[in-house]
Amino acid sequence: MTDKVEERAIPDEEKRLERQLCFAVYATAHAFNRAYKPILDRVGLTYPQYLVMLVLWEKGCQPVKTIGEQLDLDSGTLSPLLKRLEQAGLIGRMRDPKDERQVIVSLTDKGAAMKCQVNSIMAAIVEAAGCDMDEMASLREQLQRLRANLTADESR
Amino acid sequence: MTDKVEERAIPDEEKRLERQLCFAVYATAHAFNRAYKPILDRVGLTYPQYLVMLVLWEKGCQPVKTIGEQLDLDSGTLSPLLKRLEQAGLIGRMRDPKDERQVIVSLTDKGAAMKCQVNSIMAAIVEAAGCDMDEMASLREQLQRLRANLTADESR
DNA sequence: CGCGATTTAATCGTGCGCAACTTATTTTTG
DNA sequence: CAAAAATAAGTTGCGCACGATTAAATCGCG
Repeated sequence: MTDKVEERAIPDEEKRLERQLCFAVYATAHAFNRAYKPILDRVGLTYPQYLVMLVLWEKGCQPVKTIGEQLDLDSGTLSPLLKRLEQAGLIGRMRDPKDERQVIVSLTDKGAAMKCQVNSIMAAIVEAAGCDMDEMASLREQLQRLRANLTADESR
Repeated sequence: MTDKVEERAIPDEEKRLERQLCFAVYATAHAFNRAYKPILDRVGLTYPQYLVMLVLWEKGCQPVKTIGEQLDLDSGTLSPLLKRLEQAGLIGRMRDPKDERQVIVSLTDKGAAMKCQVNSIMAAIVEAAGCDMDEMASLREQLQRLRANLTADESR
C-alpha cells in the first residue's frame, strides 16, 4: 500500500538496458528538435519542414509520394505540412499532367534561394552536437541498422 | 562536365553526414514508436504513456515535476497525458498536503498490476531491435553523450 | 471495352510536444 | 508582516505523426 518499493528497484538488467536505449533515441530526437528550433525559427521553418526542403534541395521537384518515402512520412502528415510551405511561398504544387493522381512538389525561387542558408544551419548543429566525424558516422550507421531491424520486424 | 552531377550529389561531405545523423535519430525514434504501437495497443497505452508508467513502476509515486525531469517533458505535455491515464484508471492524482502546488501521481491497483505485462512488451521490442546487449549499450551511451552535448549547447 | 482493384493525395480525429500564458501556492526579502 | 519573486500545474494554440476514411485517377483482367 504505502511501500511496495523493495523488489522493483532493479527489475532485470537486460530490460533496464532496453528501456534506456529506446528512451535514449526518444530523448535525443527531442534534444535535436530543440537544438534546431532557435536556428530554424530565424528562417521560419519547423524541423520536419526543413527535412522536406533538404529533400527538394538535394533531389529537385518530385511527387509527394517519393518525399514521403525518403522521410518515412505519409500523406496525412505531408499534405498539411506542404500546404504551409506553399503558403510561405517556398514551394509550388501542381498535378502531374501524365498522371493526375500525383502532385509534383517544386521549389519556388524563394525556396531555392533559401538553400544558401543551410550551410550556417548545419554548421551550428554540427557544433552543438559536439561530435567528431567518425563518431557521427558510427552513430549514424548503428541507428540505420537499428531502424532497419525495427522496420523489418514490423512487417510480421 | 560529368563532375557536375557528383558535385550536386555530394555537396559537402561533412554537412551530408550531419544531415544523416539528425535524420537517423529522427527516423529511428519513429521506427521505435511504430514498433511499440501494436504491442502497446493491446494494453491501451501510447508510447509516452508507457514511459510515464515505467517511471512510476520504477520509482513509485511522485510529483508531476520529477516525472517531467526524467522524461524531459513539461506540464504542457504531461497534464493532459496524466489526465488520460487517470481516466483509464491506471493512476491517481492528488495535491501534496505539504505543498499544495504539487500534484502527486500514484499508481492505482490496476496500474500497478499492469507492470506484469511489461516483461512481454520489453521482450518483444528487444527482439525487434535485433541488437545484442553490447551493441545496445554502446549505442545508448553514444546517444546519451550526444544528447548531453545538444542540451548543454542549448543554454547558450 | 468495362468494371473492379489499386494507387495517390487529401481530410479527419486523436495524442503528443512545446511555447506562452494563467492560476494557485510557497518562498524570499525589504 | 506584506509585497515581490519563484515554483508547480494546468490551459491554449499550433504543428507534427499516424490510423482510418474518402475521392479521383489509373491499371488490369476478363
